Amino acid sequence: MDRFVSTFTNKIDAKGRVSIPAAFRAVLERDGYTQGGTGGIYCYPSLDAPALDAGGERLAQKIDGLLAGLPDYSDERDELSVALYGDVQVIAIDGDGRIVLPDSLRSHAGLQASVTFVGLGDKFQMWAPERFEERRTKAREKVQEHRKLFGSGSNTS
Amino acid sequence: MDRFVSTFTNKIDAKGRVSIPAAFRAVLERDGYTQGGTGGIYCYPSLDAPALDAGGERLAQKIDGLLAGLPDYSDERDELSVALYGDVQVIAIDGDGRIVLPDSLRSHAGLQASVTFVGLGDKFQMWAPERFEERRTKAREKVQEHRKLFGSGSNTS
DNA sequence: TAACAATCCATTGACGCCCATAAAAAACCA
DNA sequence: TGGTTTTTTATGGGCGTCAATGGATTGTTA
Repeated sequence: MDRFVSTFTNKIDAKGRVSIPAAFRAVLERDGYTQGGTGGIYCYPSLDAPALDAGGERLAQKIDGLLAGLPDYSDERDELSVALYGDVQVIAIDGDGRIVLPDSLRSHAGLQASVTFVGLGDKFQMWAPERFEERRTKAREKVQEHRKLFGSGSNTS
Repeated sequence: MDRFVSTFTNKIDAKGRVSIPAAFRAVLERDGYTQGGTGGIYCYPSLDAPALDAGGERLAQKIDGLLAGLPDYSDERDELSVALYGDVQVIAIDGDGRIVLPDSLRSHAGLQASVTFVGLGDKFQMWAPERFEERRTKAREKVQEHRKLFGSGSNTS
């Protein structure tokens, strides 16, 4: 499996460290991340939520892909570059699979004592558990709207 | 046979484990699940009942299929991703065909001592036996009502 | 040298994995 | 058909491994 799935909640310790769920680390390594290498995970504030988006090489390449279509030095590309790359941080993973989130990112997501990791396929999000619970409630309502797509199309063909 | 059918009730042991009915495991394997592989079953709270929905690859692909049509990094995709993935847990099956349900899922379905597995074609549900019995009773009553409507007037007793 | 950051080490609890037993189902045979 | 053997399931428990977490130690920089 090479996608981020499931949700996990881990604690932030006194030094601001938090373990990345082992399942997610496995995905990152399959994606090209090498422990102890110079790289790290790409992390930035979610555009539309009080959370953080993060991922590995595949995520970075997808962002690059969006820019690739635009001509160099166009205004559009510059703007999009800033929007996409501007707030991105590369965060190293220590030998025990933990990261330390910069204050700027922590405050955007309101992270205090613990972090809920939410797998979203080719990236994952980090939420304050309480806020994620709120969002989850809203999300359920959203799914209800799309429910017909779930329930009716259950053909085995 | 490649669909989930029938109902079975199994016990939750002291370690929180519960056996998946053999008939359901057979369906999962036919669906692509490989014992000992990295995968597992996909499980999330039922939208309209105090129960859990679960299934294999086919169910997962259905979810992915909904997202495939949306452009990357659009707001719409992000929202729907959270809605669809947010509650989903991937649960591993051990060598003996058992799973361990996380507390969050157990509490949603009110699972305590045992679990009733209900086949629903391309997915199955997990119920607390008492609650499922309630629902089944209500279903019977509904059928009775319909009968009255149909056969009104022909009361022979 | 104080403050901070990065690395290393230790504990504990959860989870995966293995085996044993018992009950049920299926297959087999008289 | 009835009874017996064999296989499959469900369930309980033991044990080793690994992940998560906390703390200590070393290194770095102002």
